[in-house]
Amino acid sequence: MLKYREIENILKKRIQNETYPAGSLFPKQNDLAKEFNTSRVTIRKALDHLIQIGLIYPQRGAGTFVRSTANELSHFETDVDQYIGTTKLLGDKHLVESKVINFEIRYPSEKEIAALTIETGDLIYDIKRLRIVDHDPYALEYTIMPVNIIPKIDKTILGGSVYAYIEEVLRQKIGSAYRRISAAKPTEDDKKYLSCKSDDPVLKVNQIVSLESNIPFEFSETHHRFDKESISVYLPGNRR
Amino acid sequence: MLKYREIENILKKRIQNETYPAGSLFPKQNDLAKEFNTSRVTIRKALDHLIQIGLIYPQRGAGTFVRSTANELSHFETDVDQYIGTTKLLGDKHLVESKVINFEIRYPSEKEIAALTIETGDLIYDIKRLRIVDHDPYALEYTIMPVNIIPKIDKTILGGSVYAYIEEVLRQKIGSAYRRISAAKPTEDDKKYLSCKSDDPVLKVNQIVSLESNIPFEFSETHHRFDKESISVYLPGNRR
DNA sequence: CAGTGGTCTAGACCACATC
DNA sequence: ATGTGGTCTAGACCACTGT
Repeated sequence: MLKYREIENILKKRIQNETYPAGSLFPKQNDLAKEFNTSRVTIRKALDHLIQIGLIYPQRGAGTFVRSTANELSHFETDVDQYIGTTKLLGDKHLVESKVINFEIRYPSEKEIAALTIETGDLIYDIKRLRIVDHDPYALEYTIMPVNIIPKIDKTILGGSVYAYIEEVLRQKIGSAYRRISAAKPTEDDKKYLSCKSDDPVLKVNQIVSLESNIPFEFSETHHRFDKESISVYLPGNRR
Repeated sequence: MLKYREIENILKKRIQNETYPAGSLFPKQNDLAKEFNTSRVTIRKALDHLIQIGLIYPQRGAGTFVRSTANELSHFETDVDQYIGTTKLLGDKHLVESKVINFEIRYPSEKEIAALTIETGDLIYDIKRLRIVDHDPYALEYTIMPVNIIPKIDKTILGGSVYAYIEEVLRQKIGSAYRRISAAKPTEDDKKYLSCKSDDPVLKVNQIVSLESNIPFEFSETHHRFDKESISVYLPGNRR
């Protein structure tokens, strides 16, 4: 375990524990350096991410403070896989199921070749899944993945978490993601599977997800019921 | 000007210039340190933000590379004020106008007191504006701001850019923002001002924006026509 | 003024990828 | 084996805030 990541996690727990209550003064960087027996540079690196996700904010000259909204924000993790994997995001407190509506292997279109930076002859999976949370339809996913990058996908894996398969079986780490969020009218599929009425909007998320090695592996579109999902984004101003 | 910020800007320009073409090997950290006559730590700090916005990606052992999508991404700046200010975001290439539909000063509700962390007796502006881009309705904004933090707002300012007023006249810098994005059915106002039909969804953005000094100054809800706006988010995986 | 966070240095060692 | 990026150190000085 990296030292700065370890310290970051300990400090995060202390904020959640209210060892450092919301709104209070956070320990000085020099004190933390002493406590963890490290240099101030390492402490600063540990604080970087806590600042970025808005749990604490530094005020030059004055000190560092715990944000008053720290407890509301602390659930909202910034690790990419938590944004991305439905199972991981909801699996603790809810029953997450997947119903595979369609699953085939085919050659990619021009658009798909460009999005996944693959070759014309490379096969892809074409998957349509309904995600079900606590027995209610939650989201409809259309996903394309290259066969040679994510081998041996089958209906059993699709019934659970593809992300868990990638991380635990293939031993690959999820890297970055690029998302585009919009609102749309419901499609026939949305009406059928998400029980949308004709005037119920859907929240549409198009994304390209890459492995840590920067190889794109997922090109997908997800439709969420408008009354079941919203997306939070924190835009930090103080980049350091 | 800060050294690392200066280097960051120079490197960014070189990527846009294609001095470092998309997909190519980016200079080594040690070479950059020599070129800019600084330490590697400072170079790393300059690279941090370029990595975060996805222009380059480091591969340990191999080197750092310019992302193949660098040119598509370079327009999409990550400074918070560019995410937030419609005028700044679109003003270069488009005609941005504002029609003030409602403007009053009143006492805040419980919810507004909590969101802006103000006192019961503090007055707020209550603003409803239609943003018009190239003569077409673009978005409907409901904004609350504390009078004592953003003084002397009037209809002239509201006809233009509030963010420009804050930065140029009040000499305050925009800090962080917290946004929640969702889809919704159109309201009566949406139908009236955005010309939405009954089954046209809207993209709804609720946000709290703070100054650099961490004082919240805007609590707003914006309705976008579903066919005119989508929101992009880049989720970097490699946080360092 | 003292104390805080912000920037910067000039090294060192490690993990990893390529050869 | 070499060279890359990733982590870490033990200092230093500056900018800013509070009193």
